[in-house]
Amino acid sequence: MALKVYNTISGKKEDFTPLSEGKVKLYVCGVTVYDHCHIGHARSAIVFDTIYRYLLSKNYEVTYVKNFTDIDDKIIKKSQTENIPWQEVGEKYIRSFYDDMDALGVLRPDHEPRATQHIGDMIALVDTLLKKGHAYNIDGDVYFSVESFKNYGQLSKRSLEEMVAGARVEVDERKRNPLDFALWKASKEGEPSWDTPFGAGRPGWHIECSVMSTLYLGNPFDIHGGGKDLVFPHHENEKAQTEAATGERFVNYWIHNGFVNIDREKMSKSIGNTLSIKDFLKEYHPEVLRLFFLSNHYRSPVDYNEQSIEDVNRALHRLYYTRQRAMEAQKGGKVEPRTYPEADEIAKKFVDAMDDDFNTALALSYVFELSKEINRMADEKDESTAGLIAYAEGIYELLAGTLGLFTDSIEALESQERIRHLTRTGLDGTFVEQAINDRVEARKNKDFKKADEIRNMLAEKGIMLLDTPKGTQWRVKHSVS
RNA sequence: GGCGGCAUAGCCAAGUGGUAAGGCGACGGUCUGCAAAACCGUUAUUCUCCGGUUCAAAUCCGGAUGCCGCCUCCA
Repeated sequence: MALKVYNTISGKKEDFTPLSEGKVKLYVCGVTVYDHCHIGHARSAIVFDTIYRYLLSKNYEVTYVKNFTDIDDKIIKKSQTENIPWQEVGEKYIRSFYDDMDALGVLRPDHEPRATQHIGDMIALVDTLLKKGHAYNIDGDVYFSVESFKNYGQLSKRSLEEMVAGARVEVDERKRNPLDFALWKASKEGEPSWDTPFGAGRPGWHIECSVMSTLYLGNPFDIHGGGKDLVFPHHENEKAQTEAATGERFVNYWIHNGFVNIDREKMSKSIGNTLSIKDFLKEYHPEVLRLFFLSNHYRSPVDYNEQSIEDVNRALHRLYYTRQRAMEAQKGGKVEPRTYPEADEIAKKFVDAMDDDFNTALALSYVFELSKEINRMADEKDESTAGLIAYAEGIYELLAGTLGLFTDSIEALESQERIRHLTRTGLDGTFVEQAINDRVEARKNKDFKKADEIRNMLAEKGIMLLDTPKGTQWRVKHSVS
């Protein structure tokens, strides 16, 4: 089966055919760097990271570009309220962005251009649009004329009439059409400014993506992605201004990911229910978030809530335990992998699922199926299965790796969880160790009453004890269940 | 007001014509001083409701109800 991709512009799943065989040009709208990223940004990043990884796994030669919008109204505002130069606002949040993305295991794109590095190209594009009559200059503000572009509304499937009728925008009387949008803004006193033939000022919101995408990928290019909210107006406008300037099609496949709600409510700054990536990572392993998003179809809205995250956290551990068991089953000598057809069959289904518009939820179900297969074989405790397990594990790692999972060991997963728990609760690690030692001693003396008391005492502090052959260990006992 | 989406077991969630993936939970078992963890097994004759098309529908059509998103900065 060939790769099928849901294209926003057609509203259908389409066979994916890149412009140049074996090569994919991918552009994803990055962030405007005026604040720390929240889990909505994380979803977009993880969705497209997964698409990127999958394309690579299919041996496509992918050129992946993700931009930083580092000049914008919100950045200027932040610089004013915090009284720091606007450039520093950008630098600060770009660093923050990288910290988050690296933690989440998001692969770096090939190019990560910043808007301010391409001001000259933006000026040239605005100039072209002016010369072609698609834009007009009013006192240094340059607007794109939506009526001059016949396909305006094609992406978001709206007509100009509908939009004007339903518009709740403040009408700027100077504009020819209320939907005309700024390509270039005249700068006010104290704002960043660049000199241009049409007046000193700064770029409008959409122009940077038109410039950077086509500059690094050519025009047209294959895939343009981003969050669903960007369909209108951002991508509609990007498309309009690019196609008006070039006279050619801009993008072949538009891919948009759904939103993140929190407790069934839209996550937004005004409601005050945003959850930053950094705050999330204080509580959970980054792969919990990844697995959570991949358990849902990328186009559907997803509801973030404590219960779901706990469920996913357990599921993630399950996958890791299986991996651990598989490794242990191969200990004690070199194991020659022996072809295990069931594993090949599962791998094939995994690919089919991913080929069907990146159905990660279905693909994951096959990873769990393979986990079960491996455990069944490991349960047999039969030396002869070691080769089969080795083979199955190879595939298991491959599939999970394609989804960006298994970047840690189970030991790291659990020790990080313990550290997070101690930090969160303010508990002293040595106190816990001491209590565990006391209990070990009590158990040796068959003083099970005391042993159970200690166990209960720790349980109240969210600590769960495990008496394993290797000794007593502890894990975090999650309250929600 | 205009446009669009969604409704599947206790919870989360795939599935767009061929007879309901997967995860969590629960229950049973193995293990254990007892537990826990881990693993295995079981867990929806049915897909919001009412009509219709079809040999066949969760899937298509019509209607009803409920929830949500976009149209304004937003991943």
